[in-house]
Amino acid sequence: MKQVAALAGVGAKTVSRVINDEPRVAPETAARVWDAIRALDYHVDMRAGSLRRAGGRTLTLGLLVSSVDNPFAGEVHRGVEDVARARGVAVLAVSLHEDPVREKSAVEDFIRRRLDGIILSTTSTDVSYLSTTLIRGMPMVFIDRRPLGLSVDAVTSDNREAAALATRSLIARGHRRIAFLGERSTIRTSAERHQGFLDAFGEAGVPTGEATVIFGLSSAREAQEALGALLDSDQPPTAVFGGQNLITVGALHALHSRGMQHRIALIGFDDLELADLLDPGVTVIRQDPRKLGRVAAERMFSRLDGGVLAPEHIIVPTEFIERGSGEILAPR
Amino acid sequence: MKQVAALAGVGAKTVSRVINDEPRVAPETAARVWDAIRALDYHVDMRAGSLRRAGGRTLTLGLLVSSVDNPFAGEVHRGVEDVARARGVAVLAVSLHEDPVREKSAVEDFIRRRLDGIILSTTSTDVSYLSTTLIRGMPMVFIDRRPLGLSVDAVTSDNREAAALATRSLIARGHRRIAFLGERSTIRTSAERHQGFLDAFGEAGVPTGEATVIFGLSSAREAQEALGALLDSDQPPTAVFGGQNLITVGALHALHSRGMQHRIALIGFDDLELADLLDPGVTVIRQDPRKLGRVAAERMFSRLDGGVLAPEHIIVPTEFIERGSGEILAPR
DNA sequence: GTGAAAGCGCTAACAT
DNA sequence: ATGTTAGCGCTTTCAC
Repeated sequence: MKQVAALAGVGAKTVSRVINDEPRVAPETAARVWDAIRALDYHVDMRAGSLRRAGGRTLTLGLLVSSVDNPFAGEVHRGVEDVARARGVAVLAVSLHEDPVREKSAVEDFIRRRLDGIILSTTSTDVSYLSTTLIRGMPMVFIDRRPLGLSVDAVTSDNREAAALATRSLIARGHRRIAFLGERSTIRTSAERHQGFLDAFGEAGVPTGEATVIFGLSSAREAQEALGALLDSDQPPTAVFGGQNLITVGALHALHSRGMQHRIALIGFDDLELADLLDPGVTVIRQDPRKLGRVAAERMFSRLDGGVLAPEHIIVPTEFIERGSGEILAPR
Repeated sequence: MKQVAALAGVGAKTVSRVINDEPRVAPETAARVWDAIRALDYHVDMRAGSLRRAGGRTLTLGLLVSSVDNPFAGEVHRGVEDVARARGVAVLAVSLHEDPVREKSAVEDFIRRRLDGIILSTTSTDVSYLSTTLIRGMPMVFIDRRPLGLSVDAVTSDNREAAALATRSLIARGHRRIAFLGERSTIRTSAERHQGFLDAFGEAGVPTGEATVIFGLSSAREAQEALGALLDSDQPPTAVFGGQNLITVGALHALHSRGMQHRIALIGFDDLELADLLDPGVTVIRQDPRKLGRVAAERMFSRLDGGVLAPEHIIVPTEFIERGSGEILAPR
């Protein structure tokens, strides 16, 4: 910057004014400065700017997701990015792989980088460690999973109701031996979907005794093996509820590899690419992850724009898409 | 930091030493400093550190991909992240949506942020604007697509050979009216795969007159419509080559919606989730995007570690997976 | 309309 | 083993 100033024959402050197009610069001075900038191929150093500037914005948002290669997370990321990009803000995404230790260290890294805010899908049961972060003034918006015991902004799907709706439809088709396949039960969405699953039994006055609930599945392969064992048992389920995208993929593999996809009902949480082309088509509860991301980012910017807002829980509706696999009747 | 120093009764530099655990600090002094750090919930400001420190590393890598919600890009991102994370480096991913203007402005943003290096899948035909970036000393590794006219590191698949192999297998099964569906022909991978497609005809001594080549498809929907029009024409193709993951998805929809999936052969570039569960299974050329990301990141760190390396083109092999759709014979 | 001085929070270089 | 001074590249403040 000093070089640019020297070449243009002005002071450093004038270069700064030109770059940030502040008013009160003579047009011809500005032109000379631009010439020098081009001649020297100069680009401001944002680190220095954000260090000195009041407010100290880094124009960067942190995003914590399960994994950047999970399609659900990819869509969320896209939604956040679309909104952030329009404001010249970049997104630093980090994969947690459902590890609370990584979560904590990622948040600390974000603090050291002085990011403007954090959008996170927490994997921890106890997020109390975040309260100090909040106090430090770093805005946070939770996405997909609402934390327990912290009054904060959250943008989620209507997990419990959607799971209840799907389960109700299975029960109405005569299913009782329904297998619920979920992630760790400490993951909020997993617990809520399970709760919805139970709700449907309760409403219908059907005992849950014949249902099987499996938690702790963290990959398609694990889900495939878990369901495979059930299917090969004496009392295989007549219907399956896939608690999340990867789990449903695993369940599909277990069913298809046994040729059971037309006999055993399946409903999955999250839509899947090509789900409509399988035979039978896969019935799903479709979330709108991109919208979750967009809404969370918008909320974040409302806060950053200085709104003093009470914490809010925003719910993005899901869609129940019947394609065939969920409409298979229980054998009588 | 000053507050921490005051509370611990030491100078600022000592706090700095403790944080960066430099040697020559008395254990008990360090303990006092740590106590103060915890008491004040202090976290260093990386911006200031990287501004002052020799070398000025920001511990951040830039990643330019087609779109963060594309599964291929997600896998690449994951590969880069895995390697970067092990070194405490974060990844700033930006979606280009195949727009050269965005590419240029994203690179400029990366320069302003003083990122340590850029891993990019370029969408531009002319990357000469990057030569000044290189001169500024920002290391770059190209991934997936090798740029023309710039001698740089690149990590790609063996696009041409893989496409030739697949096309050869279609020709051997009697197909002549093969439809090649690709992205814009200015995208390097698209051009290379097309070249491989032509190579196979050449080797076999088969004229390409009956083949149809369509470029410029940029979404599954566009691919579906383009193939749909071909299928509904007088001379529909007997086989289809899907030039990329989204295109293959669109092609599958076009075929299945017409019930033609068992009559018309299909081979896709890129594997798809659930491709093995469709009927027929989808034959694909599987790239290893995560490995592309890992290798590119490793190359990047070799440069950052000070290696003075000649630009290299690293090729990650693909795998031809026959699942049924590609083995359909041409009608005689 | 422009520039000089001070300082953002940290670390390099040199004390001691 | 620790502290002091200077300065990274910018923007704020204030003077002209």
